[in-house]
Amino acid sequence: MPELPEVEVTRRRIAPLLVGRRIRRLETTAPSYFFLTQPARLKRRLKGRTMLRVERIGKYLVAPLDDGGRLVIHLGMTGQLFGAGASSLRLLSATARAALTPEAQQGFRPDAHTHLRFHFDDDGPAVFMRDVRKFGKVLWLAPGEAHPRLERLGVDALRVTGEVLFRATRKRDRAVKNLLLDQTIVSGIGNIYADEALHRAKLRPTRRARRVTRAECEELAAAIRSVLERSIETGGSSIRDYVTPDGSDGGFQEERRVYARKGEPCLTCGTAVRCIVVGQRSTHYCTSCQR
DNA sequence: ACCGCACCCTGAGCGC
DNA sequence: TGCGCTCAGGGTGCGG
Repeated sequence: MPELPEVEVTRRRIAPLLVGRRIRRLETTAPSYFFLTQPARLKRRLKGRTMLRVERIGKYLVAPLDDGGRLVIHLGMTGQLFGAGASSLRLLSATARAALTPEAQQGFRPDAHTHLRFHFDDDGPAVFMRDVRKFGKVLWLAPGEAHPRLERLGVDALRVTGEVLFRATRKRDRAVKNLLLDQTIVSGIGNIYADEALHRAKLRPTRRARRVTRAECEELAAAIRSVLERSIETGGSSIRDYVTPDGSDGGFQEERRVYARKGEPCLTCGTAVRCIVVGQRSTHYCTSCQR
């Protein structure tokens, strides 16, 4: 679901609701693989703590705590982080909403998929984390504790350079799109922005990495940075489940050029956008513009 | 090093 | 209406 822009927009909008507020109590759902730190331990570690800031590392949100520990959250495919004031209109599925009375649709009522519920000493709005598919993750790190998932991440996609891509692509036989999705090389790019960046850089997703020239690496890096920055400006892509922390939609889906536009005309040349499978992911590109 | 696959889940959309 | 199927912004771990 969320890639770098969606995680970054979430970070910016949820930070004011989290930072500096002492956590009185954390409620969770039952233990599941969603919890890399078990619920009971998580509750103990967070009770009475205050988040100092909310940072983003790749697609992870990391909040340093006032005791030196860190709370780490990954949104997975369907993760949503939002304040209690958010409208349930977009947070819940259409079927779930249909079961609600009009009054109940106004504010969000935690449901079975609401895995984290932060309550604060100030009695202000609670903060919820909801994840229907539970592909997201939450964990607590002790002061100074490292975590392999974070340690392995490559350069942040907002700061990727042609040089980084050039070095990573040499002698690699894999499709350039697969390389972009590899978080250990560049972190933050997912299926939407890989396709969008490759279209803007006029590169075919299946091109072997080592066949990408130096100049093309520069163009690709620039395309990655600009498409991500533009998406952040517009609030991210709300194509399926993503909503911002206030429950509203992002706007970047209106600016997509290829992703989920199979059969529709390329906005550059009019050729029908083609959809193939690369690395087990649906992949959209223009057979004419992208070589 | 890299590919394909199974797996972790739930829900929407579609054809029949 | 309902069933069965496919698909989905994520990532890990395995065998080959």
